[in-house]
Amino acid sequence: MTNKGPYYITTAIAYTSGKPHIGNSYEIVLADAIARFKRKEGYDVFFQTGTDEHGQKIELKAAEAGVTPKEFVDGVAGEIKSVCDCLNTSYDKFIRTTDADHERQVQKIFKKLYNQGDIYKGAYEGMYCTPCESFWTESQLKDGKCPDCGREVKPAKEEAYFFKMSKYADRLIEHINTHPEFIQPVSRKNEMMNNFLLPGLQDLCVSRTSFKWGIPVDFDDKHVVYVWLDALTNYITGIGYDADGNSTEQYKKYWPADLHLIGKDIVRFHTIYWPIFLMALGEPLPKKVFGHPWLLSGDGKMSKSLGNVLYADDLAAFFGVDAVRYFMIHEMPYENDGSISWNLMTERINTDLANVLGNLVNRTISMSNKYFGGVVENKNVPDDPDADLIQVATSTYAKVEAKMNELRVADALTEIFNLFKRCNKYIDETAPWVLAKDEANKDRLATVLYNLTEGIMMGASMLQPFLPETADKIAAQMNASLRDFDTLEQFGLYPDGKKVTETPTPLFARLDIKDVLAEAERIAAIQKAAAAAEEGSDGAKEDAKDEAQNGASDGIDLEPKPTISYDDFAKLQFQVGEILACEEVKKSRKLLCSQVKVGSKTLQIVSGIKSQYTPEEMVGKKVMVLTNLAPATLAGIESQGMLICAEDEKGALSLLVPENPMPSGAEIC
RNA sequence: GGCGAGAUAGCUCAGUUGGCUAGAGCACGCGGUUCAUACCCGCGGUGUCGAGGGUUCGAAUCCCCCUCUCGCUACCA
Repeated sequence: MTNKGPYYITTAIAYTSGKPHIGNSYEIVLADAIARFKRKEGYDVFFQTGTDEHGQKIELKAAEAGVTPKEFVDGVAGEIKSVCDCLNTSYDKFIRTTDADHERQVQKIFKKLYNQGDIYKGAYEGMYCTPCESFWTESQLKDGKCPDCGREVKPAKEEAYFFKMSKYADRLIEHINTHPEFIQPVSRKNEMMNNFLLPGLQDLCVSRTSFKWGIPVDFDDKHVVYVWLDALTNYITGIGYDADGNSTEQYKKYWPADLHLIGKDIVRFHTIYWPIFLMALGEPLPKKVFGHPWLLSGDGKMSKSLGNVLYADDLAAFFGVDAVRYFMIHEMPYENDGSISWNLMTERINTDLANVLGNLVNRTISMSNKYFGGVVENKNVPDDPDADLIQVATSTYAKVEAKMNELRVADALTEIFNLFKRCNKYIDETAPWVLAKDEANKDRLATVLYNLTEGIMMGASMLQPFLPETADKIAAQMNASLRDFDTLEQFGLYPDGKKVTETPTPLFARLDIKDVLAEAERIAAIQKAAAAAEEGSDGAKEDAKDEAQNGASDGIDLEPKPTISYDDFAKLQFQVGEILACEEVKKSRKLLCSQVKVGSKTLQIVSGIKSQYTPEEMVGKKVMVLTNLAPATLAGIESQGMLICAEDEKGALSLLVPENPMPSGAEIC
């Protein structure tokens, strides 16, 4: 096999906020299939995965668990790694963002960008809106005032570091336009261009002072490095990048990456911020970023309290590793989300793995044993059906390779199974049991079984990157080696006269749906018990990674705001308001416009609660209203106050209402 | 609201630059077969190709308009 050169593939690094469920494990399997395929094609592959371990959310979770952040992430990183391992993935490096060498490089990168002027310190002077707790850039101000509330803004009280995104925007737009393959699928490219690049990029705040669990800025240790600058750089630090110009040979060999495999939710970070960071560092950009769809639960939202969270290790223990790998790869189309459930898994395993593949191997070996004592010999007695079988067998590899090059991994797998289906048909066409009845047909029968064995071995060889254990099992039962990819256009390389196993064992057992559902019940019971035991936890924990900065978590802890005086509090006027009328704001997806009676006055108030309340159910409610808020215009409509709501970490809202009847206008104090 | 994608058989989807009686897999029904894990093989669709209009000899495919779904994004005072 000739060396086709280096190929560097990465997954996103997993956020260590908790054990990953099946939807989070899809990516590593997909990446593994591609990495193994490329290796067999002759590429010198480096496959990196790992964990992203910093951020406020981790800090909070660790505090909740009563351990240090490091202890917390050590535990979760171990779980994540063991899930990767139980799926038989062949990563070359598992990087952790708490690795000392990574942290050191991030600090050096930050400093380098600062020294060359791409990162600058605090440009907030005169642009902090105290009531809104928001910083604004000069261009965002409206008439010199806060664009949100219209009030005066004051000089900044906090410093922060910013990255000059806009400086590189034109170069990035140019790159994306001249490299149509850079962002996959292409629909994502339009989203990035239309929503971010063409309207103009804003400078990005790349440091935080509100929490400590991060990589300190070494020349200003009040600040920690923004998690995305920390996380994204894993792709280069993991293979030996050095900001001082002493990068390793490994880095020089593998960078730029051939493929960043990521979820569709983080395309923005990988196709805008990451390329711009690289441009600033003077490094080449990755060749391709593929934002894959999600594998979602077909049984609705996963939650521990419902007991329906699917974990790769549970599934692998019950169905077998390759069954789970097969399902994940097969069920995921290219652009739309796939779905998984116990029922769907059972159906796929029975139909494809047990019936088509397992049974094919089993019946073929059984016949070799029955008619020839297990010896497979090519007696070269051809007949009509042979040509088509051979044609399909020898042309499959080209089809598979083409699909893989397009990252149509599910389609590639389907092509391989088409060969197995062709083999089943061949048995029917040649009817070996009929040939066996007449001694005169013995050589023809031998030829048929040889052709079948060969066809199966060719298919198994292609299957190896996807279902490595199964491919090895087939090879072992056939007593031969899996084929190199550069021999897959030749038919007839199965060693003549080999003896297959005397005791073929089924590759995949057919499953009874009743047994499967019993297992699902068993796991659900365990999960429910664990959820109940977990004190004070009543919500899902697998929040999206970018919520890490929001301080969202179970039993919700918020980032504390500064203590205020009673005088400050007394400035706010809260009153009971009665909703007289309410209608949707047509131009908006989230807004409702209410007429609220407060004492003798009626205020028009716009609120972002359309997702939770219909206009009909709003009418008649007595609610808590902030009545002395400066008017603002929302979606073209003036809003003269604010309805007070509670909000959970998922964004569900609840209006606050007085416990006992109170007249409209009553003071809330 | 802005930008984008989509609407094809019960389900999941293919349908390249307009040209065949509009296809595949699953499910379902019937038939065949018995080497094999009750498996495999064959056969079976009267689908208004979302609605309407237009261009054309000819449109699922191009244009206009409508309805609905989805993605990203904005508004959440």
